[in-house]
Amino acid sequence: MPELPEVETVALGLQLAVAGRRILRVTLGKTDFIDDPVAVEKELPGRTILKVERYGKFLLLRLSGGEEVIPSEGETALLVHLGMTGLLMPQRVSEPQAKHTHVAMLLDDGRELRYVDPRRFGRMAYLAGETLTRELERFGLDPLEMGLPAFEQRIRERRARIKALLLDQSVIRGVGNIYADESLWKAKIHPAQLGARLKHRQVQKLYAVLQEILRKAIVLRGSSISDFLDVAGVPGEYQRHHRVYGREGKSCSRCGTSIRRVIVAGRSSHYCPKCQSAPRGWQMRSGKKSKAAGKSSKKQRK
DNA sequence: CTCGATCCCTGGACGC
DNA sequence: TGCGTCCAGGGATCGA
Repeated sequence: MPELPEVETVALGLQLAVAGRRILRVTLGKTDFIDDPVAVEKELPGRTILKVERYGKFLLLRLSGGEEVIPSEGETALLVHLGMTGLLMPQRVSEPQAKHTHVAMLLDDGRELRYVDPRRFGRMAYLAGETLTRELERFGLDPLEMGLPAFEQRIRERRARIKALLLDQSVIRGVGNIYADESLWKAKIHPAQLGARLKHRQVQKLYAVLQEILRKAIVLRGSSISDFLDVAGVPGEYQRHHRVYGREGKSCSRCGTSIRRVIVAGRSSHYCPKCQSAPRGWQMRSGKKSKAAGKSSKKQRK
């Protein structure tokens, strides 16, 4: 699942592989994940990919002006979110297209930049000028660029659970389920703790381990659980270092206690019940939920 | 404001 | 082997 480290890996790879290349033609498959498919098809050809950046969990392909120079269009970019199963990779045109290839951008060196996404949980949009600026303003700060004071302020100014805050892209941009769980385990904070209730020391610790974990994951080119591959088709290696994510029932590497998985803020959350003590009232709530409520609600769904 | 529920989508796991 | 069913999960959206 592409989160900050995975997207950073792809952005770096694309920067090396396709920056400076001109897009000659765009071929679309299924388009329900594209904001405005016609704009993507018509606006991209003729533009050069100037730079590839990561913006939260988005890839930002900065583009040059088109053939007809429109002074008012301002900065232009292709925004790509990989969703759960999105892959973006340059391949030779002669290479057969993978199943679920929905966008193929023919480049001026004979390769194609292909977007493959079986589940189409991703998003793609061609944006220019004010529209682009407004889109980027919706997101919070980058966890690797923000300082501790900004982090602490954002964690405290809302009353949500820390897990929800870490996942909320308007609070911090780029953190997803894997790195939220891993960071909370390392900082010994229960995912259901209210952000505003954390002690200064805990926030400080969380800030430090979040950066540490994200940086290490970037070095290892991200986590590949089932689908993620970099631009060369190589999986990441950080999944080997996961301490809680996907380790339900296995033992905590710090204390040996069995790792648990519960739903917090609507997301499955992995944690060590001994190292990460639950806030008051949480035990009862989660107990009730996982039994009666969980079953009946599932049955009603058709 | 925060929460849960629902939907989007497909492949893989599982039960029979 | 081949069905059917459940589930994963980021994000948008809606109602409580």
